[in-house]
Amino acid sequence: MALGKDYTSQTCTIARALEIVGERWTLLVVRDAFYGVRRYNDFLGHLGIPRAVLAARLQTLTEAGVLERRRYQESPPRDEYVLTPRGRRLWPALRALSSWGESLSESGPVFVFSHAACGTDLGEYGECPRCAVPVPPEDVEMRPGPGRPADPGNPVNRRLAVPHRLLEPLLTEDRAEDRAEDEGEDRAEDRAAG
Amino acid sequence: MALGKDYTSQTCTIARALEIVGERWTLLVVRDAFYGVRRYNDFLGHLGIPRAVLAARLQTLTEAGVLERRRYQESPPRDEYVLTPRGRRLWPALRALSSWGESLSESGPVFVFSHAACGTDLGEYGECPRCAVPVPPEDVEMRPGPGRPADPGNPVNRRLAVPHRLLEPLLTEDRAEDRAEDEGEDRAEDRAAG
DNA sequence: CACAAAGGTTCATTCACCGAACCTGGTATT
DNA sequence: AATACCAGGTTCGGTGAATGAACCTTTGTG
Repeated sequence: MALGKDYTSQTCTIARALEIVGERWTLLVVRDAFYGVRRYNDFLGHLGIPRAVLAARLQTLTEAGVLERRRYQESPPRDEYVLTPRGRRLWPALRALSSWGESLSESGPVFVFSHAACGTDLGEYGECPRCAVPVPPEDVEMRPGPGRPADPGNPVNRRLAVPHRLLEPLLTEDRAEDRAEDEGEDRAEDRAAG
Repeated sequence: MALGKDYTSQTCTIARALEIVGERWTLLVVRDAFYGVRRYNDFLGHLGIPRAVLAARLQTLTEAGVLERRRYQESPPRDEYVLTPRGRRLWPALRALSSWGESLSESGPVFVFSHAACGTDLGEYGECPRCAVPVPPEDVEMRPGPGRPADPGNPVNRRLAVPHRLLEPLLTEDRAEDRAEDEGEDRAEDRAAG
């Protein structure tokens, strides 16, 4: 942790974890990565983080083996940041923090997460209550919840509002609008059918 | 979060959680509270945190309803800080972070947590693998693990090395030494008998 | 009365965060 | 050929939090 001094006097594994993900913004960057955000400008637009801080966090997380920098087009050369297996193992921690944050407010969850295989909403620990198994992030479906603000605020939020799997890359802007309509209708039918 | 600006642009529940527990040192203070640390000087001695920062964190956590300030003697007036129900609900998040930190190192866990009712070591999510139930912190027993440093370093660490339940107040210094010997023998017998 | 212990507060310094401006390499437009 | 544009950064001055040392207050003890 580059904030002042590090936690060297701490031997505990929580301190070791916080050395990597304990800095300001870092866990929000990782959260966005789970949500499917991969590109510098999308992180920037969604988080409202200073550019220099974002660059520093992405580098730190990459060096720590949480994110991997990957070329997705050659000309012009462009890289994206995706979660490594080590990074994906942070999902339970994020899920637990999210549950706790949810318990603080009355407006309900901003996003709802469900087990893609059976459609059941996840429990507090990221487990599927029906299947009684911990659900890996690849099998988690996210969709907007009741606590979602009326105004998406920024384009990335609008793209996130399209139901999708965790880790699945965010749709491009135009496709997102298409799918937002489609999925809205699908959902309405699902509800009617159930 | 008082570090610079807050995460107001973030509507997500993770951001809401981090507004409270996302500052430097805060989660380590909460962790210590789970371990049984309650007093200013014990936090100070265990964390190596600057006094002013500790005072600020304790106040913030108290105002946020995570800790409760409680008078434990009248003359001289002395207060201790204990986790509220809201604070205790942070256990899954800490457990998940701890598991992740553990997965980063080869030396093994610094502390091992087990389900007091059956003695089984907790799973990654803080659940009991044998009983297949999430274990509330009151029912978690902690003891030193293989990753524990040879030198306790400070008196509080020595007291933490005595196996005990989470949330159970730390023993006073002299009693800790007594129990450390007792428990050491008990453990040796347990091992031999098992 | 001197001294210690618990639980702080005050203070100067350092350092990370902030936001705005600027830079770089490549593509698209006129 | 010149210009604009885009993604993805770096640079920079100003601000505010973290740091560690010193100091303070209240009470109890030798």
